[in-house]
Amino acid sequence: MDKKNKIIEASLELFGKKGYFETDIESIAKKAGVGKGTVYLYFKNKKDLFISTINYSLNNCNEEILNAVERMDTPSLKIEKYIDTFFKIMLENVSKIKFFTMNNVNLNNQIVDFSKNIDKKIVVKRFQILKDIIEEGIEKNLFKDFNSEIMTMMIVGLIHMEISRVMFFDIQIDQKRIKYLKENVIKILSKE
Amino acid sequence: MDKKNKIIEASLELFGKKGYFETDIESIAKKAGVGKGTVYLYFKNKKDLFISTINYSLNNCNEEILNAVERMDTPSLKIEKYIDTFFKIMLENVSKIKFFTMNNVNLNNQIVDFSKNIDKKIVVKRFQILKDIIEEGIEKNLFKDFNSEIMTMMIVGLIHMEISRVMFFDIQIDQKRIKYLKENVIKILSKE
Amino acid sequence: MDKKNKIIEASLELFGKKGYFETDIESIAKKAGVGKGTVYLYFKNKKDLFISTINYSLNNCNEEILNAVERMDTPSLKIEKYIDTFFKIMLENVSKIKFFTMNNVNLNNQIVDFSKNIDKKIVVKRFQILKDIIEEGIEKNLFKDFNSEIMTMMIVGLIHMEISRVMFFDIQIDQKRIKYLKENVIKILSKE
Amino acid sequence: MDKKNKIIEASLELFGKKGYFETDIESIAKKAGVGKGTVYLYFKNKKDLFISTINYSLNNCNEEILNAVERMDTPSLKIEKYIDTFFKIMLENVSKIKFFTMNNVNLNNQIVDFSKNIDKKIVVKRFQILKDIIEEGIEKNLFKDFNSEIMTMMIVGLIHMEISRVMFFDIQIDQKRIKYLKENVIKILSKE
DNA sequence: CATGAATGAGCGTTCATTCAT
DNA sequence: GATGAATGAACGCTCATTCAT
Repeated sequence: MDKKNKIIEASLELFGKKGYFETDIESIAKKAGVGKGTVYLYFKNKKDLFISTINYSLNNCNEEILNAVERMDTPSLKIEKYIDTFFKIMLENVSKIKFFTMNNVNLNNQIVDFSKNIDKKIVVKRFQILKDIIEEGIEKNLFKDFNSEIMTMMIVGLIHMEISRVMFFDIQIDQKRIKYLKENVIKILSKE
Repeated sequence: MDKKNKIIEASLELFGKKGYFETDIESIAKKAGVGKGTVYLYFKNKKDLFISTINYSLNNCNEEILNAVERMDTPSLKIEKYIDTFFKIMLENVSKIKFFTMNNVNLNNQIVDFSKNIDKKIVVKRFQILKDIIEEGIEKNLFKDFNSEIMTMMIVGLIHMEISRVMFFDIQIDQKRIKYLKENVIKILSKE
Repeated sequence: MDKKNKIIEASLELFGKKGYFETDIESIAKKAGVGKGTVYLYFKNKKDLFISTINYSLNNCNEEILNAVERMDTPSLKIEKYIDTFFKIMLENVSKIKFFTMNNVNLNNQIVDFSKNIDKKIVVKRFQILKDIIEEGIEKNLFKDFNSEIMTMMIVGLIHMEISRVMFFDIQIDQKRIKYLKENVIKILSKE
Repeated sequence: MDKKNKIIEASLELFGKKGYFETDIESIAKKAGVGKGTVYLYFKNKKDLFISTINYSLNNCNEEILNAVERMDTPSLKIEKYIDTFFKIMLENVSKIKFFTMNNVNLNNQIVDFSKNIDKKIVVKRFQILKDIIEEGIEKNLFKDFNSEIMTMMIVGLIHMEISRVMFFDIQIDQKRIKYLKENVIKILSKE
C-alpha cells in the first residue's frame, strides 16, 4: 500500500473514532507510519484530507452494498441485504459509522462547509441503489405503489435513527433487532 | 431576559451556525452582551454550556410541537402538523436545525461523549409524541396496522433525510415540497 | 472578633496552606464569613492583605516566643525554650510555618517586592531575642565567647534548615529530634 | 548552545528574578530566542520546566562548589572556600540565588508540591560536601568534636540567614562581611 | 457599611502548517 | 520525495477588582 493510502486508512480510523477537531495530524502520521510533513505532500491541508477520507469511505461502502445486493434475486431479499450490509459494515468497523451516512457528514456542524466538497454523486448513489430496488419491486407488482423516493428516504432514515438510538443510548445492535427491522420494512412495502 | 438566558440564546445561534469547536466563548459573550467571565458564572465550562443549550433547545421544540399537534382533531391532521411544525421551526430559525435532531447530536463525533449528558427523556418524548399519534390512528382504524415503533422511526428519519438533503445540496425548502412529503406519508399510513 | 480580624485569620490559614498566588480572595472571604467586597473595605488590595497578614503573624509569634522565654531562669533553658517554642508553634499550626521565618518571606521569589513593606523591626526583634540570651550566657560566663551575632544567625539558620528538611523530605518532627537539636546547640554554646 | 539549554538559561534568569507565578512562558521563549511552542517540545509543561531548571541550577552549583573545595588542602581552608564559593555564585548571578538553597524551594509555598520532584540526591549532596569537610577536621583533631550533622546545618543555615538579610534589607554583600563570617565560623569550629 | 454579580486582562497549552535538511 | 523541529495564532478558563444596590 502506498503512503497516500496508508494516510487515508489512518485518517479513517482516527477521524471516525475521535472526530475532526480532536484528531491531530501528528497522530495520523504516526499511525500511518509516515512523517508529519509527508501528509502535506499528498493533501493540501487537514480539511482536504478529511474530505478525501470521507469520499474514500463512502465509495468503499457503496461498492460493498452494491456487490451484496446484486447477488440477490428478489427485491425483498435485496432490501433485506441492503439493510444487512449497512449494519454489517457498521458492526465490522465502528469507526466507519461516523462517515457512513450523508446525514452525519451533513449535519455535523463543524464540517458543514466541508459538505460542499464531498462528491455528491457518491451520496446520491447510496440512495439510488435502494430506490432502484423499490421501483423494481413495484414494477413486478410485489410492493405497494408507494412513492419510491419517499420510501427510500424513510428506509435510509430508519437505519439512521436506529444507529442514532444505538449510539445515543449506548446499546448493542444484535441480529434479533436487525431481523425485526427488516421484517417490518418488508411488511410495510409488500402487497398482502 | 436575564443574563443566563441571553447566553443560552447566543449559544444556540453560534453553536448552531458554527458548531462546538469553532464557536468560542468570547463571541458567545459578545453576542449575549455580557463579559466573558459572566459565562462562567452560569455554566461550569464550555461543555456544560453546550449541553445546557441542547437541552434547552430540544425542550422548547418539543413543547412547540406538542402544542401544535394537540390542537388538531384527527391523527392524519396531527401527523401533518407534526411534520409542518418540525419544518416551520427549522425555517424560522436555521441555526436551531443543528440542535433539532437526536441524530446530529448523537452522530456528531466530537460530542459523542456529550450525548451521555443530554436528557434522554426529552429525546424520547420527541418520538413518543409521534408514536402516540400513529397508535391513535391505528386504533381508530384509520391507519394500516404497521408496527408503530418502526413507522415512527421512519417518519422522523424521513424528516432528517430531507433536512440533510436540503443542507447538503444547499437548496431551499418550499411549501410545495413539504406538502409533497406530508401527502405521501399520509398515503403510506392511511387505509384505502 | 471584628470582620478585619476574621479576614486576617482566614488569610493566615489560606496563604499559609496554599501560598499567595494559589489563594484567591473569594475563598478568604468565604472562610472569614464575609462578602468578597468587604475584604476591599479593609485592605487596599490582595498584596496589602498579604503584607498585613505576615506582619500580624510575625508579631504574634514574636510575642509568644518572648513570653515563653522570659519565664525561664538560665540562658541555657531560655535557648531551649526558644527552640521549643519555635517548633511548638509550627506543630500547632502548620499553616503558620510559611510565615514564620524571615527567610521564606524573603526568598520567596514571588513576594520579594512585598518584603520591602514588611515591618523590619518585627523581624529584627526575632533575632534580637535570641542574641540577648546568648550575650547573657556569655556575660555570665556560661557560654563560650563566640560572636553572638553569628551564633544567633546559626541557631536560627539551624531551625530553618530543620524545617526545610522536614518539609522537603516530607517527614514528621518528633520530640526526640527536637531534644537532639537542643542538646547539641547547648553543647556547642556551653563552656565545658 | 542548543535550544533546550537556551530555554533553561532563560528560565533560570526569569524564574529567579520574578518567581514561578509571575514568569510567563512567552517571556521565557522570547528571552531564549525561540518560539513559544518550542518550549513545549522540550518540556511537558511549565512545572516540568521549573523543576528541570531548579535541578540544573542545583547541579551546576554543587559541581562548582565541589571543584573549588577539592583544590584546598586543610579543612579550614575548605570551609572558607565553601562559604566563599557559595557567595561568589550568588554575587555573580543574583538570579541564581533564588534557586540556590533547598530552603527557598522548600518553603516557597507555591511550589511545595514541586519539591517532591526535585532530585533529593542533589540537595543531600550540598550538605554532604560540607559534612565531610567537618568530619575530616574532627578526625584530624583540628576541629572541636561537635556533632557534624548539626554543625553542617548551622553553617548552611548561617549562609541562608545572611542571604536573607541581604535581600530583605536590600543591602550589598561585600568581601569584608564575608571575611567576617568565615573567620567566626572557623573560630567556632577550631580547637584553640 | 456590606455585598456579590459582573468584568476582562492575562496566561498555559495545543496544533495546523512551514521549511531547512 | 520525506522528514520533524520550529512556530505562533488561537482559545478556555481564572480571579483581582469594581460598583450598583
